[in-house]
Amino acid sequence: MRDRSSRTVSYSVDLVLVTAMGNDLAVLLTRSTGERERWALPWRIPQAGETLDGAANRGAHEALGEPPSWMEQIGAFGDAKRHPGDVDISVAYVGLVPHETASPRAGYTWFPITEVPPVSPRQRAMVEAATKTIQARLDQAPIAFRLLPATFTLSELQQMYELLLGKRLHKASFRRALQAAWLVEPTDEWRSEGRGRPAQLFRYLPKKRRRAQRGVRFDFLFP
Amino acid sequence: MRDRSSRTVSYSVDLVLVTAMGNDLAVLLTRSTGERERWALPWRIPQAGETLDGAANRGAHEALGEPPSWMEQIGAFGDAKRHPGDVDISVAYVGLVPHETASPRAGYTWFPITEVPPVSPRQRAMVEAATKTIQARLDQAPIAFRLLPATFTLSELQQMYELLLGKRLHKASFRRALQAAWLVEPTDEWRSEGRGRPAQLFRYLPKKRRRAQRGVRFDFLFP
DNA sequence: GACTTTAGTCGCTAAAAGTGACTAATTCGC
DNA sequence: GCGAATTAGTCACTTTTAGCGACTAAAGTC
Repeated sequence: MRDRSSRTVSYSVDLVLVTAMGNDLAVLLTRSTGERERWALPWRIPQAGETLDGAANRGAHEALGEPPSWMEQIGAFGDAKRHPGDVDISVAYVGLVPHETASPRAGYTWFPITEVPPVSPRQRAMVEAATKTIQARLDQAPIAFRLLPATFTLSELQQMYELLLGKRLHKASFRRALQAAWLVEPTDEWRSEGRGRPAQLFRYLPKKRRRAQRGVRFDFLFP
Repeated sequence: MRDRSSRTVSYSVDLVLVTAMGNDLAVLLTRSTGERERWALPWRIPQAGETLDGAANRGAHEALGEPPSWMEQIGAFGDAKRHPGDVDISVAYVGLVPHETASPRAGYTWFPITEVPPVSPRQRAMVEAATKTIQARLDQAPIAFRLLPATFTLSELQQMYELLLGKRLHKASFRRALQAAWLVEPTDEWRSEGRGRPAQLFRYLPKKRRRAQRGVRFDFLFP
């Protein structure tokens, strides 16, 4: 086996845990043990025999008391940027949690993603990469649902997409696309939210369907 | 500084260098120094002070004699799967090269991606992740052009997209979309390829344009 | 009970994508 | 030399999809 007992460990697993708080995304931070930095992303040193995914899940569970509803590796970060653990490289994960059910353990706090306090440059880069990953995954996986509770109104779902996309959507178009995708199922519950007509609650329940066969899309922006 | 002199190093940078060879993608492999595995992806141990991207670029340059036309980190791989360098984790990169200009150094060979000989399980996973990354980047970045020489016919471009997407495209639709995207510019050269009408050569030259503002797309396949 | 607010739907229009047929320019066989 | 075959490039029509405003529905407010 390897020498893991020395003070200098080679790599860490860092977590960008994200939730939707009000009209903003929020990131979970914890007090840093180092001196220079006050706040830091949660991070762990993988134990002997532990996989990267395993260490990420363990860290997330320890920070939140529950596993994230979705998690994915972002990549490895190194490049001489400092890390609170003084490790060579750090493997970052992004995880999503619905805000309603997420009650962080003591010492962990949600920060609006636009107001993240100074963290180490390496972790700063991870937060930026995480938002990019979330945006990129939006039309590849049903991650918007992972930020919502088990049942939700269609307006809440649309607001979540608007938050993630950073732009307004037209109600009728949004619902037409949603209908065509067979992703949600109505429940028999309704929610009355102050004034206005009560909204029906839906749950995420994808049904089998073919992938829409679309042609090539050249709608990327070249750098 | 760290102790890097011991035989056991902590991490490597591995390269999935891809080109288009005929009607298939091909991956660059080299003879493995280990005993069990015969072939391996090119990999490097980052030198002191070298960034991950830097090590990847160095490795690619050493293997190909030129830098890839596009490269991106795929992620970190560990998880107890064996690696020829016996490192804890490996950071994988995918890189693209046009086949015409790519002449690998001695000891490196292109293998059709469907006929990759047995490599270490960890590197096997990297090759699979690389193909997924290429597919995913297709409509986010102009990577198809990175597999073609500087000038090309529109039929060649379409064939490249068909290869990457794994399906046939309709000629008129493809060209209509391409026209709308302002991505290519005609040269005044034509190429006569045996029989048939000669084709005009184009070059990749994106012009400024707005991103097509499309709505939400729910056309992912849920797992 | 009129007004406001939010939910949900309808139908028209505009834009985009699928498709087959057409013209153009070359090589090949004879 | 000339017609068939082959590949390039374009056109026009149809179908699908998205944008958008206006409409009805059901609640609270005053």
